[in-house]
Amino acid sequence: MKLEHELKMPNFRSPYQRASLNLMFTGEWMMARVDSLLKPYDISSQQYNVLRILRGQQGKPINLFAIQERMLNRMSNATRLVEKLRLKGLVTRELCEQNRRKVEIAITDKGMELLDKLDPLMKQLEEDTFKSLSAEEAQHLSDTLDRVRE
Amino acid sequence: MKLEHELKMPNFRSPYQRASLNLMFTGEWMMARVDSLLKPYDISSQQYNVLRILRGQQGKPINLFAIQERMLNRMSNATRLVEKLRLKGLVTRELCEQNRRKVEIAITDKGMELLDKLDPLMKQLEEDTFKSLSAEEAQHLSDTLDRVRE
DNA sequence: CTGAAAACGTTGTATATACAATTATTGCAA
DNA sequence: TTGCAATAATTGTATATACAACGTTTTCAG
Repeated sequence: MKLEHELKMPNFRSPYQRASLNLMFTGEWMMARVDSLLKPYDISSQQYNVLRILRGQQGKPINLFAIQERMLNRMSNATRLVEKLRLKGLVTRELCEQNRRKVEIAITDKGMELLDKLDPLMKQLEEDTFKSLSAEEAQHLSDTLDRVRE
Repeated sequence: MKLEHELKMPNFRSPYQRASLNLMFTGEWMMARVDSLLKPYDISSQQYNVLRILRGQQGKPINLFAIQERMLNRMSNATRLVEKLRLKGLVTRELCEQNRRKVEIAITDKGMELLDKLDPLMKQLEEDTFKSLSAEEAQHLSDTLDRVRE
């Protein structure tokens, strides 16, 4: 739906203002879709994202700083996010013996099972979301967003 | 910068996954830029957005429900957001006599002055953000985002 | 009329976020 | 070797967000 209609704004100051508002609005919209898919499984999109990062490590643990670097929202608090996942039994935390400043986080079997269960749902959501775009158009959208962030 | 590099993910499952993460990431990124521009003026991007909505009314007051409909993030709480703006003297609140369920909100002179001061900064930010896109490309990006949201 | 439903806003609560301050550990220059 | 800077994580706090529950006021069917 056109942003003009969505926000009930008859017109924008410039195509740049329109793009700027559209980026923020559509980002929130996407995040809300993901959150609502995850809701029945009791994790937020940020928590899901951290699990995905840990799975990407194929078993190698990773410290909190590195998790933060890979998060969609850098400002959120990796310590507290991971602690919540630990309480749910989805990750483990261990002090790194080589460098005792670090804490190593790894995904548990239970965490892996949850991700495996969520994979097809997330894939479906992505396909639904971009159903009106071809793979090339989706790729081009990403390339444009990459250019926007320099 | 390429999302692969930004999130340190060597590859994505599909162009749709890439686009989905990119949308959420770039939306957050844009919001953070706006927030950091507004920070010295002590308002959040949501609060700014509400002021912009009120200015768009050219003096006509508008009720809380209509504000909520026009917000970038519908889930945030219009009552409390507006109350914060009122405490700063940027908006007024008045019970609607015709329909006492409604509360009419309007921007004050002080609110207008703030927006006037912020206008050139926001315009500059938008131009900086999209400096690598032509007006046509920015327009096309918006059109694509509109299509994604159906 | 009258009572149920709808419209509009407020409040409560748990959780998340932004950001600064603090602690602990390590590396390294003088 | 010592002590300062850098690295890594934790904690504190104020504010924001998501969502549900509640309270008024209005509307409208019967």
